[in-house]
Amino acid sequence: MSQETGDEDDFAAQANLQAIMEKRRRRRESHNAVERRRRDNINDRIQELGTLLPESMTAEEGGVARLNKGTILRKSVEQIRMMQKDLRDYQQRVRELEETLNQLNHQNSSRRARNTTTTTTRMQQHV
Amino acid sequence: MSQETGDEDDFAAQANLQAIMEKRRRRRESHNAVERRRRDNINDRIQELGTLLPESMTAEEGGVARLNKGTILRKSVEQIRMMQKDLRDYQQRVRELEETLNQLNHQNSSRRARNTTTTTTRMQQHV
DNA sequence: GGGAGCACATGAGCTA
DNA sequence: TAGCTCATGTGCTCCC
Repeated sequence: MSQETGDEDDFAAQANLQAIMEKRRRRRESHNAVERRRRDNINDRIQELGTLLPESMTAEEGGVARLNKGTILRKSVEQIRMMQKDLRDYQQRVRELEETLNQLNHQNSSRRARNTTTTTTRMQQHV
Repeated sequence: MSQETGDEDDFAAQANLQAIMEKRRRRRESHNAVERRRRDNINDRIQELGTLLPESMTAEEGGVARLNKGTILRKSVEQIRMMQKDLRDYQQRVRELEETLNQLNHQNSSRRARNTTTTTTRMQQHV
């Protein structure tokens, strides 16, 4: 083997290696960027959840509430559970009131025009 | 300087290095464990939020809903906003119904005993 | 000095 | 193969 051939091989191998490394670097950086966008999205959502928390939850006794990711998520779970219960209670209360109203209207229907709506409330149920 | 002194210094330096490395390794592993616990906690909360989503949100048209962290958090924000609106609507509806009932009771109060409660509903407001 | 929270880069795994 | 999500380890920064 001549020395020249060896050098050529070396050059070729070197160039090949450089190309591979370049490609790898490109892919790595692209991957990093995508991953960062994903992280930012998740963090933004968590932060948004934090802004949706009621005062009663964000206010900690003594001073400023420490709103790290864990507590934001924990309180959000708690809040959703409470709101679900509140919605059920309201729904029940509305049912009772409508029932009473219907009975009253029925009693008065003999000689008096209906003066209130008797429609049954049907609201969204985002529970 | 004697050779013995040099060796002793080497040994001492070596031992010192080992101790430092050991300490560093310990701290690193401890930190890793703590960090893993923190991550697990956050992930568990997100997963819990996922289970609290209503069917209408988890069911995607066409097939299985892809519930990755981002979508869980996005839908949770959406859900909380909807529930807050629903709660306001219910509150308003209850107010209206109670108002109507009070008026009716007043009209009939001349010769008829009150047959319904006139108490005003005051429910929790976890918004 | 040590614990807690966070952002980051990176490799592994899944799906079109 | 390319793109996306995820878990992990690690360094940095506060705060005790």
